[in-house]
Amino acid sequence: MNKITTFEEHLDKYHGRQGTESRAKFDAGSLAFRLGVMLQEARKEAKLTQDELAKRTGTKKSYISRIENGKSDIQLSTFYKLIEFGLGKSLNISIG
Amino acid sequence: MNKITTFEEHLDKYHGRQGTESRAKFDAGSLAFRLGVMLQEARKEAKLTQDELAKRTGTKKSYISRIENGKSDIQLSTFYKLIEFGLGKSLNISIG
DNA sequence: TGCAAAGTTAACTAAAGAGTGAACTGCATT
DNA sequence: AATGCAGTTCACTCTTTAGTTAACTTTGCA
Repeated sequence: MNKITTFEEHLDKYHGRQGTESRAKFDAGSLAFRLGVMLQEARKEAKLTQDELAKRTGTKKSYISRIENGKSDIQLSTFYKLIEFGLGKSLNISIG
Repeated sequence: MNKITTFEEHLDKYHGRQGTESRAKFDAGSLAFRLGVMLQEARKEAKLTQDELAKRTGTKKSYISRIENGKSDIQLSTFYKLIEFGLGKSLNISIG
């Protein structure tokens, strides 16, 4: 179904980039937004509501909504918790 | 030189894991530590000192040290800034 | 050995995330 | 129309990161 799950694909989708030449200029707000979209896609793929994901990770649906809409920067541990504990998926991070 | 750069490799290196069966039990402290090691490896590969990385990203070497040693959880934007702006490398995040 | 560079730790402040409850919107379905 | 479900937004508190200074330790080398 051609689902978008990687950082690079999001860069292309939301900024129309090609290649890597101008990566450095993206700001934190844009970063939070892209990660939020990634989370939302993964949640929908897991067929969970925001409320279900919230309950699984010990938080509230209002907070999940905020993250998915990129309303705030988030801790790495928070993102990790939502993906791994909440969705049962794995968060892959690497430096290239 | 067999450098470790991915999350999964760190899980194996520091926790002796094989496969993915027990990923969920790792806590935030452990996560911060592993990310810190990844950052340090990437920084050394870029042949930069903590002080140089700090200056490039508008912070202090004391803060870089704290992150590399996993002393605190960090924002995704902070990690991104250090990797992309500071080291000129790319931070890859995906959900598997 | 002694010096300088590199790295660590503690203490502090300001800013922001994490967590929460409540009210609100939009959308189906009956 | 009315009910219920999913999601959003606001307001608020509490906790923590980000940023900084200064002092200390470790490392590498002349």
